[in-house]
Amino acid sequence: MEKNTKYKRVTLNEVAAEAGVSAITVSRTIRAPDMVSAGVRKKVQAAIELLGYVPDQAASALASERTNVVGLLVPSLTNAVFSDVLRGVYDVIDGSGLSVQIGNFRYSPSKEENLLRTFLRQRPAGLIVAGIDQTDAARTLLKSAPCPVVQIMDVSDSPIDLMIGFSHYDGAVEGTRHLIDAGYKKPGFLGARMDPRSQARLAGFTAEAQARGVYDPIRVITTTHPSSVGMGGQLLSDLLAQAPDTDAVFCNNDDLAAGALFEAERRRINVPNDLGICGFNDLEMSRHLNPGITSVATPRYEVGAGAMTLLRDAIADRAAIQTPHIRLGVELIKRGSTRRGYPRG
Amino acid sequence: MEKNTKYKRVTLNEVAAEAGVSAITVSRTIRAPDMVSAGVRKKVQAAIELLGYVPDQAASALASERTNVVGLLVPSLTNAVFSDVLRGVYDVIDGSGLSVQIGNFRYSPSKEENLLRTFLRQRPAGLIVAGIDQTDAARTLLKSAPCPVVQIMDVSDSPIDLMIGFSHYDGAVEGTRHLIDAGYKKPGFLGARMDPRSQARLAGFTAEAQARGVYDPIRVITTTHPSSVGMGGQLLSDLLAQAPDTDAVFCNNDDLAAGALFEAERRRINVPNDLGICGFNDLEMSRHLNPGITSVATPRYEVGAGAMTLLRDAIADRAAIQTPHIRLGVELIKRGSTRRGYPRG
DNA sequence: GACGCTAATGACAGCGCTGTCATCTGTCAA
DNA sequence: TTGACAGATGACAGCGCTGTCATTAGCGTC
Repeated sequence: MEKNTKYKRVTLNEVAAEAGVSAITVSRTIRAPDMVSAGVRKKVQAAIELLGYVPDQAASALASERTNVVGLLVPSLTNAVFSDVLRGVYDVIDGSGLSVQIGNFRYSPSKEENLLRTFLRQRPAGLIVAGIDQTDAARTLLKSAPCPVVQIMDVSDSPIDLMIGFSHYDGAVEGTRHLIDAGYKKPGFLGARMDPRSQARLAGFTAEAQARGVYDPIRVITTTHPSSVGMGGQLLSDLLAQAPDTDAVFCNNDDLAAGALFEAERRRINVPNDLGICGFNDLEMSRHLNPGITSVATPRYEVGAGAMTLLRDAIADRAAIQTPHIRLGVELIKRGSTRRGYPRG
Repeated sequence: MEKNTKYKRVTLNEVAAEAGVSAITVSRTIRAPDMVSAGVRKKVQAAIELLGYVPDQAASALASERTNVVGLLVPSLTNAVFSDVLRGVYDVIDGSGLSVQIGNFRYSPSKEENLLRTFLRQRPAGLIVAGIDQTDAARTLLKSAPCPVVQIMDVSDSPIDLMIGFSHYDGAVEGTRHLIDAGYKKPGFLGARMDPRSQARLAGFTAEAQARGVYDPIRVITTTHPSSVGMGGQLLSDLLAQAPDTDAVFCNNDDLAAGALFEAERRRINVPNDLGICGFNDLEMSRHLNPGITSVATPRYEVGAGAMTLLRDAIADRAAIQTPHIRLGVELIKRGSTRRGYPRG
């Protein structure tokens, strides 16, 4: 089990010699089996098997000027949101011959830029990037990228190339409207991380609350720390400390919402009667809590699957793409946490 | 913004011409700046900047026989467990010049094998694979891989190369022991997915319950469906339907445990007095529930960080690795869900 | 029976970089 | 002044594959 020692790679030429054909024929047998005769194909395949030939991707990429690697740039991997996106991506990519390389830029624009450069070094077949808020440098890199680029998870008027996402602003407006329509008079906002998409949700909350005359900045509690269940409890505590008469919270995401629910539970605050809670994303857990958490369901899986479909098609023929920019809808899922007058549980 | 059109790549030679030096000097300026004089370095860097030169990874890999890509094979990305591992991996890799490529084999051994082949094509600098239960073919591929290999998340007597993990069996034994020591007489087991590591946990539960004389197979409820909070509730329902006198559950993971807790809540079953619940993994959420869920904390971040450290060192010098096989401990975190006699909340 | 045609195969160059060795320059000690 | 030497730079080949031809064989047609 000697590792790291010089490893003799089996080359195309060796396979060719073994099979008694030329190297190019072996190459063709692998890439376009239809172009070689059945007899030769069989011989070559046997030789490949026998020698345990593994094609060299670097050489292939160098000679053909392309790879089958799709770069995927996301700000987080720890986040349930992006795992759903990934699931969609993987479902579509399966069997397409493409493979994904994930870059995790951890909400750092400079890291995003660096990762982008790293990806670009690798002649990617395509690129999927989260968000629409790339730095100018990153935008420039992407604009001149030698491959299709899909921006995901958000919508904008100035896409770099392809785009699929939904409006965080609209989702927040819808959730906030629901809280107000349900009779809550003093809604607050709990937000963590506050990346650009969180900011958009806050803007949506603010706009709707203002339009309905129930906006009060004292009820907006945000932190740049990451989201978590614990943080949800903390933020609710902070909010109640400075505005005890708050009767509802729109939470930036379901983790915060769950944390807020648990904190309310500990404080013996009745949800939904004394405190309404609305989350964002509609994670699996939310429907199973007591009460279930009302949440703005986002099409995360669809974004992932759609992005990969878009990319796959664009790699085949960019010009054939009919709808390069897709705006998906969000859906408010009403549950017990905002259903006033119903007993808890 | 023409995509997919022929893209003119800036080459080393063009940069060299611009800077008035030879190609190899440009190459050295990038890879080993110390070897070129300050004046030349400045000129070259300016030329790189001016032309927007991006090195070609494929050419570099072909010429140097190596890449800086580390392959990471995990069975799931949706799983909070693996996101913690990833966090550890990324923390160590940062600034090491290496980059990660993730393969998600979705608990499918055949997919794992295929991904492995895909990775191997790319001359990876190293490989991290989850689990110890590779197929024979995969094991063979890994054994002869031209790079260090780290198996993670489990321990075994026959490592392929490097290894870092913990014992799922021991963890389950500890959790089960705690339940019995806390006075529960009729403990059950809830398990979903039932991948090899889940099987090990079940084995630990079974062994300990048998040793203490409280084992009853009727209280073991498993499914091959994926784990989720909802599934936890479902499995508890199933368990109580066929063994209503069950007074505790050891759950395969914290999602199931949370689901069981919520289901108990709906059924007005008092946790911990009438039902003790112990989870596995100790996810962030568990400490914030009411009551908090007792759980076997697993060093997921440490596994990721440790694996990457091991790999980084092995890439530098495999022979210098002092402890190629690391067994980490797990820790039982006792919380309200098994603390009998304490009021709920 | 020579011609044109398609299918099958091969020869060759070169993708962009790096390993290796050669060359050149300037410095210092004898 | 000379030789030895280290530091800086360059020339060259070749990594393993694929694109682009060229070549050959096989076959039907008039």
